[in-house]
Amino acid sequence: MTVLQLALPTPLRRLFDYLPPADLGSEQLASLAPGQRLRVPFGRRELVGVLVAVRDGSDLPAEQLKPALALLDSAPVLAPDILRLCHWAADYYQHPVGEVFAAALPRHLRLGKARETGSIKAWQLSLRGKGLPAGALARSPKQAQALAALQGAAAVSAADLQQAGISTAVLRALQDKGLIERCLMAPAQHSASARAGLTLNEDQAAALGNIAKSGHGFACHLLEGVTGSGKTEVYLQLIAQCLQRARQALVLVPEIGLGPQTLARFAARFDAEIVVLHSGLAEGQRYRDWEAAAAGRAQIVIGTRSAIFTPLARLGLVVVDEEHDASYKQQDGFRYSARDLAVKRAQLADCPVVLGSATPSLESLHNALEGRYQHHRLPRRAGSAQLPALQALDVRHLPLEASLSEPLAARIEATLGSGQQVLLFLNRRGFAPSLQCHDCGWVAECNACDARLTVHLRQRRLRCHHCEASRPLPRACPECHSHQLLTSGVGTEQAEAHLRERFARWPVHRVDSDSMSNKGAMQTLSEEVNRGQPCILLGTQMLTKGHHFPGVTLVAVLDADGLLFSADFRGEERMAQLLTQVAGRAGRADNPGTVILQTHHPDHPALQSLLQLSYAEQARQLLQQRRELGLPPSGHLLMLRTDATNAEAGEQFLATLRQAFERAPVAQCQLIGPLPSPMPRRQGRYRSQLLVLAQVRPAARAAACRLVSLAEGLPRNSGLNWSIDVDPSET
DNA sequence: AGCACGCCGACT
DNA sequence: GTCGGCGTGCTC
Repeated sequence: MTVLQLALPTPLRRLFDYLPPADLGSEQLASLAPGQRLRVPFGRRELVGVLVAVRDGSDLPAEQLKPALALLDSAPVLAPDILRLCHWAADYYQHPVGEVFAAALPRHLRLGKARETGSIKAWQLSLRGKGLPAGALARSPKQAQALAALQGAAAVSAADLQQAGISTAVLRALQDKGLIERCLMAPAQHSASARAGLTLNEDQAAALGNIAKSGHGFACHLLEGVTGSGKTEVYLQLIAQCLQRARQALVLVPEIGLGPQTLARFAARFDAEIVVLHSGLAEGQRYRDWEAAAAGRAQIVIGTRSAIFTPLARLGLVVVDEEHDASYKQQDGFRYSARDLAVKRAQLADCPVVLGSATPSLESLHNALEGRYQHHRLPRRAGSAQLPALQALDVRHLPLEASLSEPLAARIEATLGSGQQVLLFLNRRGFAPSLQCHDCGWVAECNACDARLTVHLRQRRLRCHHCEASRPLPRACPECHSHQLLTSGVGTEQAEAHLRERFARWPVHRVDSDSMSNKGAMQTLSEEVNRGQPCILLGTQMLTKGHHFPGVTLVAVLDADGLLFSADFRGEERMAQLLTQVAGRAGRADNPGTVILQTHHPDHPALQSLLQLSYAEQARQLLQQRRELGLPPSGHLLMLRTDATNAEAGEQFLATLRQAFERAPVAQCQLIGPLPSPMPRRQGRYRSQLLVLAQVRPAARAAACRLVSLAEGLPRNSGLNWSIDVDPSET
């Protein structure tokens, strides 16, 4: 008895057995292969599943098996390497395999729609036509000629047939006899070529040479290049080599990292089909691009996190740009790291992978130092420009206006006056992060989160930055009716207003998710700024990604203290990365610029390291600390999270889980918690967490498996959800 | 996760 | 008398 084992998009961590669809021919049955989709009945609904295996029988009695409703594909939609990547990810992240497959498929295919591998109108032989002997239809030479043409290929485009002098009338006659049928065929594949690259400097040439030298098989490379050192040129030349071998390249970029100018640079360099996959794309376009990649037609695929699952028929190179970027880690549902999956993907495809960053994650640096990754450095900026110098500006006792001290204001004025540009970093959007009553002390808080509401003055609203909550700005205190409502703290909106007043002669551009909500706004602004007129750029993290502003010679971090005190053990690593990236936005060969950090804690050790050490040196110091504490990347973390409508349910669940775990503990594992999450209540739900720190990878894996199976067996109080996060990025 | 069944409160 | 609240149980 043939049984089909399917992965279904449900949170249930198991596979489901079905009988083949009743109408399936024996030929189709024999050609079933993992990766094909089937529509199946599931309880009272229908689902689209992915075939995982064809087996001889089932563990279940035959009468409990239902037949599948329909086979949706004649060939697998997911190639063997993607299937293996999905299985590996499901196991590593302990996530239900059916949901992993669902994440790997474009929506179109997830919903069970038919594949559209082609878009060009064509003709092919029908099943009856294929059974026809050679030399048939001798009495109608035109039809015989058409038939012969179609016998020579899987399909021939209508245009080509017309060119060969075969009229539509002839084709229609053959169609009426049931010998041929209309179909769609894939566009022809064009060969790719690259224009000559830039001349490489010594470091770039060495990195390129060493990466190339290690061959076309699997190898992992960390390309550590300071901002402006020309990492992109190295990627481009590696991609050129990859295309030359007629292979495809997959390039991952952070969520908002791909400036249109990066894309323009790719397009200008390569005469090739380049496809860009990101969340902003219309579904139809996204699906067509996916097919072009799968067919091997798209030579270069550029995409964000989820693009790591794009099938590529001839994958020859994987690049992960800005590999330290947090957006590679999915933060809900299937919590995978696209950077880590990129390494696995390259291993499965037996091709090289290049992780590039000016500020590599400690994880990648650790792997490089341990010899698992090859390490290549680009320590110099192109044109041998210096990196900007960092200075702390002690603002204690100095009057601050909208976070701006007078000495900084003077520097800004001087910089603008000499025709140069200024970049100010303030990692807080809105007018002010809090609103308080001066008479009774009332503070505006979110009803659904443990968070203060941010004042947005222009919209005249209070908004929560952790949920959708928003309400009108009150005119009086709701507690004591006083009109003495004061804001505290400074956000970009307020800083912008002050800067416009103070530096009225120069334009001020605010860059945050409020001001840059329409697409293309950032691109327009970037072009405007890079015309070079003196101006002030003021923005949040958004300003630290992708765009480079050579006209900027003064960078200031208005509130460095805000970065200094973080509860997360990765806080210092993040701060170093962020500030190094901010600093890297500025300067050019003839003027590297200055970076000023306004602080109330000029002697803070983290700030001191930042001022005295390069990122590379600081990272090595941080690695040493992590090693001593047994924290990642030396140790391995797992996190079990709960969220519940009830305040105690989560911690109770995790405490029971911990007890069960400790009845037969996994060696070399330390449990921490259960504890409330850093922000216990968010969007009306109470969240708590149980942390596991394992000294070695196998212990982490064993603990993850056991915790998941224990958690699945535990009774779940109503309104409680739990999930596991392997290698959490935030604790 | 869905989507049923299953028993207890305020309404046409 | 019913519509509907969410408890809990199952999905090959």
